[in-house]
Amino acid sequence: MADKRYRIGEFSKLVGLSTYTLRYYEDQGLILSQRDDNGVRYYVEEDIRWVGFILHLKGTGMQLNDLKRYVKLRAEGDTTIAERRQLLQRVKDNAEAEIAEQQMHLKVLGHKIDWYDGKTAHTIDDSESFHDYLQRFQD
Amino acid sequence: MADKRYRIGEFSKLVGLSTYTLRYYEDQGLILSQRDDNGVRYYVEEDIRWVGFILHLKGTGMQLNDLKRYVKLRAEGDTTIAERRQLLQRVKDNAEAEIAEQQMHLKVLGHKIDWYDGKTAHTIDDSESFHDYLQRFQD
DNA sequence: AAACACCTTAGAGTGCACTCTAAGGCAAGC
DNA sequence: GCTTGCCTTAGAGTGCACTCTAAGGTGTTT
Repeated sequence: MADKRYRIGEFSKLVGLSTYTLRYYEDQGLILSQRDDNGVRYYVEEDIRWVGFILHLKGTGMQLNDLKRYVKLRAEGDTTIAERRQLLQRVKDNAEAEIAEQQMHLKVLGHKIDWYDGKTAHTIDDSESFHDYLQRFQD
Repeated sequence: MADKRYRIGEFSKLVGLSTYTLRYYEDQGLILSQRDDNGVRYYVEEDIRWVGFILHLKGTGMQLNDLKRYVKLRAEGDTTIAERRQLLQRVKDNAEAEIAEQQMHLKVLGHKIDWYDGKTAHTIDDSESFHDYLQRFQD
């Protein structure tokens, strides 16, 4: 159970990445795989967690380049922990800034939808443009 | 003042899009421009607001295709308001879902950073893996 | 014996949204 | 009269992250 081996096809379904992508990531140094006596790749439980973690990082918007750098640092051992932390912090700050921006844009989009609703329900004067309407929400 | 004309170079700086992109957007039907007697493009105040609005939509992750469709509907007049509202609502829901997902990923990233800090400060046991550590936060 | 899942290297293709070049030309300002 | 800023069409190039094909191979299963 602890040493169940997954070949690439099975693993692919497990982690939700195509076999192409798995080989590509391995090529890029993001993933390691072991090989059986015939040279066929296999993965173990720990690899599922590792890919899962990578996907969390990717999901924050971290790019392959940074991911590669992170993995390289990791391979260099404990001396690079500070640098890794810093890299992740930068990624986190970036992601948070992007989200904040998106939310700002979403706010306007929300107002536009409300404006449509107001026009449809005639609770907003016909003569009021969206631009004028928006002014109401400038803090 | 109300009818100040901006040629593409000036307008470009004003809205933060390259002249290439402005012509591209016009090509794609997202922006309109007027022409002077020599056939030279010019924009007015209202165009600044329009581009601003487009950029808000883009900023939520709305793709050019949807943007084109939106603009096309707009050109068709008031009868398409319901459809436009629906399109924007879909874009909004999408964006919100994406943000929620990103925030979920960010949470893990945050835990990882905390884990590094714990390791560095020795407030997390040397033997505790990140995976084990993460379990603490499963709700 | 054929089908299936895997292996390799190398390179081409995809989708998106630009971004830029080429190669021609016009009009205004110094 | 030359530079600068603009115009056109058409098409090539960029960056990112895959995604797939080609063309060869091995080993297991039916």
